[in-house]
Amino acid sequence: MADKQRRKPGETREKLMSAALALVGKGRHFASLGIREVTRQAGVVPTSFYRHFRNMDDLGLQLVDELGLVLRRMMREARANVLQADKLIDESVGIFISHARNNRSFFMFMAQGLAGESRAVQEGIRSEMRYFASELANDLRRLKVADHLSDADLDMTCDLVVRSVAFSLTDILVISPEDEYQEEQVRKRTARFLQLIFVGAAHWNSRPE
Amino acid sequence: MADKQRRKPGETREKLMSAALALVGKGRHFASLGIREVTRQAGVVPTSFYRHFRNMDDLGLQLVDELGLVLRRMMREARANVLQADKLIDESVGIFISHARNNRSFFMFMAQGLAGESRAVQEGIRSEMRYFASELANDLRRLKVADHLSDADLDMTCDLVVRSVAFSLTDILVISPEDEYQEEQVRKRTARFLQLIFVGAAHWNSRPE
DNA sequence: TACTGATGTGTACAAGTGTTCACTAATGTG
DNA sequence: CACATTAGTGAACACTTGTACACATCAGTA
Repeated sequence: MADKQRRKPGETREKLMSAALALVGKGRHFASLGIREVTRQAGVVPTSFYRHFRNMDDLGLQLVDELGLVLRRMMREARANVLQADKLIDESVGIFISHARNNRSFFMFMAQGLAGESRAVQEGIRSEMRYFASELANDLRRLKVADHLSDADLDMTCDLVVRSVAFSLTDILVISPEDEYQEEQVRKRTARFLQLIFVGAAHWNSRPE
Repeated sequence: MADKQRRKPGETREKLMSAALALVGKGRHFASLGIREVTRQAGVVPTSFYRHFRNMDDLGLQLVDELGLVLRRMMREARANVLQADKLIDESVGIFISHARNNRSFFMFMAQGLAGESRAVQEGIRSEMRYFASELANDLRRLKVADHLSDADLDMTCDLVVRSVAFSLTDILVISPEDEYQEEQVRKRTARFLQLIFVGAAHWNSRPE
């Protein structure tokens, strides 16, 4: 009666990861999810879980990898759309927020994982953020903005930028996805944060340590 | 045999809250704690839980209140010790980090709660942060630094400062409490973030929106 | 074709879960 | 002192949980 075989290789694996993500998207915290709960949501028998993951932490780690792909896609889109340097901040923040809206569960998972239960997941997400910050620094170097900054200072600036944007996640994710007014407020505030940071960076030489 | 009566009123209540906090301090996530687990850690029978809390979310909310007290104590200490404005940042960051060390579990709970499961806890912590930021703005007004900033811009600056410091929590809490070198690194980095922000604020008028 | 490995299913079990209930003892109030 | 309130206890409930085992089915390969 019911197909006992997979349609495609890794199909169940994806179903399980999507199921966990869906539960997170519904407001649950990843740390509170159980194997049975996830398999139930995925429409799969509990035993199947072990065919793909050793435990929930393992699943979390693989979610981090997928999160990395999402972030890279976002970065690529930003690079393609942000052409003139003067609109850099507004455009980038806009892209970030639209991605956060379209991949709500992923970004919720990211926000949770930063202070999550699994040390490995935590480190994975922090590593993604570091990578993101260093890529941002490279882009800024290429664009020749902030040429007066030393490499270390530029890295620090980008680190702060990425952190500020990441913190905005907690703003976006508490407002309902349809509340466009609130979303616009967050967008504006985040952009002003970044402007403030870049103004600081522009005058940073005046306070060289 | 065993005392069936409380020694002091609210003793068990405190034991339960401390127990939850202790588990969080051991690396567990608050969202994954169960009633039985907490009562076990507190050395109390499960039924006792309901004498003081309706559920775990309720306990979380009351922890937020206590967290508020911790933060206020920290603020008071900062106000007492930060006298000359030129050492403001370094001293404040130092006080923050020493408090984070001495109340590790509390700050872990805070970091977790920002993206936690309970909407109420989340909102409670965000509210504490807002309060903290507005108090900081008042202090800066009193100190007459940043007189050129409008009220709104000063509020924004302080908001960003508080966020940046809060994000540093995720740095502090992953390093082991004894690792003084790493702690020093975080201290320095956080201080430089704030310096960068204040340099930005100092020149903010040059980009009035 | 026969074998092997990967992926799926159903059953089972011991342990842990939240919550209710009836009971007991100390405390504060009239 | 009598009495209502509060805060503690233990036993019991109906579920849920993680995990193990035996088995079934397909894909690929020799």
